Amino acid sequence: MLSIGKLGQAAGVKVPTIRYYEQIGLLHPAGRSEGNQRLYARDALARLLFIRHARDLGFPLDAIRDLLALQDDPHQPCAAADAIAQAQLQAVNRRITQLTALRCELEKMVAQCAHGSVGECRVIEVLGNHDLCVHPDHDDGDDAVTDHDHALAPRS
Amino acid sequence: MLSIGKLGQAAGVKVPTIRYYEQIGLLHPAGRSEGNQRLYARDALARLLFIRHARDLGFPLDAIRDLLALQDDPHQPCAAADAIAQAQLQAVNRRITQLTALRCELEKMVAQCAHGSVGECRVIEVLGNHDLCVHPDHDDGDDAVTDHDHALAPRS
DNA sequence: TCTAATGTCTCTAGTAGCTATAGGTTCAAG
DNA sequence: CTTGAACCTATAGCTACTAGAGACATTAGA
Repeated sequence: MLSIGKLGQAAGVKVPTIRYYEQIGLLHPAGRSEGNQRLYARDALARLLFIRHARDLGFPLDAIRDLLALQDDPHQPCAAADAIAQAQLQAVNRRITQLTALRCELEKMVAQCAHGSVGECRVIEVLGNHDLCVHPDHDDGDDAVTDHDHALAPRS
Repeated sequence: MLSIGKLGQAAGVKVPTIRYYEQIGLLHPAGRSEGNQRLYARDALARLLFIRHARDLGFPLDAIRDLLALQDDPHQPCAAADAIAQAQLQAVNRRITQLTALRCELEKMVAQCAHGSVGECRVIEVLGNHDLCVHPDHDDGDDAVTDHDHALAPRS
């Protein structure tokens, strides 16, 4: 039996995150010690490692929830799991495509900066005038699938 | 003078987003009509387009705040703007590197799926057993710079 | 055995960048 | 003059956690 701290160490997951996973139903509620502290068996570690690995691969928690349900019932056909993984792969591919375009524009911007004053700065200028940048045709289509990225994401 | 709706249309930004930008101080508070509705002049449109373009390039709002301050004072040296753009470029590059690694792993996973039952599914198996995947050495170093991505992000 | 340090408990609020909703007011067209 | 759209404020929600407060449990050392 592991304490929550040991479990977290073993899986490389922070303690509050484990409690969070329990709260949203990804982990089964743990048994408790006499003093009301959580105690975990080996299968909880396996489940947590599964979640952690899936998170490392970028799967959203909802997808992980589905994958765990599949894992719990090994007689179901594999197609659902395959579909989830493929969707994730496509999301990653879309994201890479987007980011590559961004990189291209950013590189141009930075390269043209003459390091003078802001008044003649190419960076500021390009940002202010959309026409100055070589932007591929900008479709506002809504093919959003798994795009809750923020910091590096153009709005869908 | 533009209403908030017209401004949004002109800039390709939703109305609540404009109010949000005002709230967090990215846009100056707009003048009001007799009936207390916001009215915008041309310079507000320019500012909003600037923000929108920077967002499209993935700049976080804090960085945009700094860029706007620089734009407001054209006599400052350009170095600060250049630094912000370069930081963004590096963040994008890091992200692409990460995602490319993820893509590789996901592709392998999907390719190995034999479309049988979950019990023998390679996808589920690989997720459950970290050793089965060809993961490059996993350093827990903290080089987080702009990583508030969620859906597709491995935790830093 | 006592004590101090660490670990754990619950609960709440905060992060980014919006989006959605509710309940009310104003504006412009017919 | 009426209707419907656009607008107002304020609040809550989204992802996936993280941080903090204040109280209780456990454990290692003296």
